[in-house]
Amino acid sequence: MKNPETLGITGEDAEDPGRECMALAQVIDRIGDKWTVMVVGHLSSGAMRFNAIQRAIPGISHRMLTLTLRGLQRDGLVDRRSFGTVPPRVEYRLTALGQSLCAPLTALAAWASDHRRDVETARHRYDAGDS
Amino acid sequence: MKNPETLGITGEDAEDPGRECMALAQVIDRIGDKWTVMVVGHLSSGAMRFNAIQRAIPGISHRMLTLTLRGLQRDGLVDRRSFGTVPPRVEYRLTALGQSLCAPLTALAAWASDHRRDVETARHRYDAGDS
DNA sequence: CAGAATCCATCAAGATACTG
DNA sequence: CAGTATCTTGATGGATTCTG
Repeated sequence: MKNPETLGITGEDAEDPGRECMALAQVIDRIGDKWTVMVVGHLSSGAMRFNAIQRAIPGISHRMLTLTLRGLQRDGLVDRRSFGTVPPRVEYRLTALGQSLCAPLTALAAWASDHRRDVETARHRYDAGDS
Repeated sequence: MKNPETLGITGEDAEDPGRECMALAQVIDRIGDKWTVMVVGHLSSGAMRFNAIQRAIPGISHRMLTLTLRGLQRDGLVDRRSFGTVPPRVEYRLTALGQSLCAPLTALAAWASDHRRDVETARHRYDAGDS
């Protein structure tokens, strides 16, 4: 007798709430880190070169950008296009699959900006020791 | 001249794509781990006791469940209700804020199940060395 | 049952330097 | 410019033990 507002996360019968959770957990494990979502976010407005991305994302190290892009590329979310020039020129862009991920991510970003305050105040109250 | 499909992640003018990305990155940093999303997912169908949650989530350690719940509680997403009985009985449930997070998470879960195959095949192709 | 505390292995990520 | 390789450290998470 779950209330209708409990969200469809539990699937059709709510007999196995873990089902959808597992699927979600899998995605989160791959795209659920700071750098990955930031890279996807920036690429959502068009193709970018390696150093352009790095400049756009404050604090990301050379190495982490490489690894993040590699992971996204592996999962088919990002397409790497290398022009055979010298000095090298490599562009990264979202694939169709990558673009399709932007919609849910945008929803999450919207939630973030809508509730940022709520979370902050909750945290302050918690930290204030108000059990 | 971004194409309209590039998603609103960039905000109104696309002048600062990093803006929304930062917000998203912040949320991801807090809820973007396996255990957190699984706990939220399970609590979305109602209140649960500590051990019930642990049983529901295969592989989570006692310790990690504690930490995860503590974090969610701190952020105001989960409400901890302790009955003063002995042996102790503690129930966790989503707050209104926590419930509001379920919608975007569900969207992500939907994307996950829709594109799980695509990601897997992309990965196999990548691992096959097909540059 | 719920949870705090300690210990410990592992891994992720930064810094740095080198290559094509 | 784009990418690789190596090193080192600090955080993370698991196992275990103890308490109210």
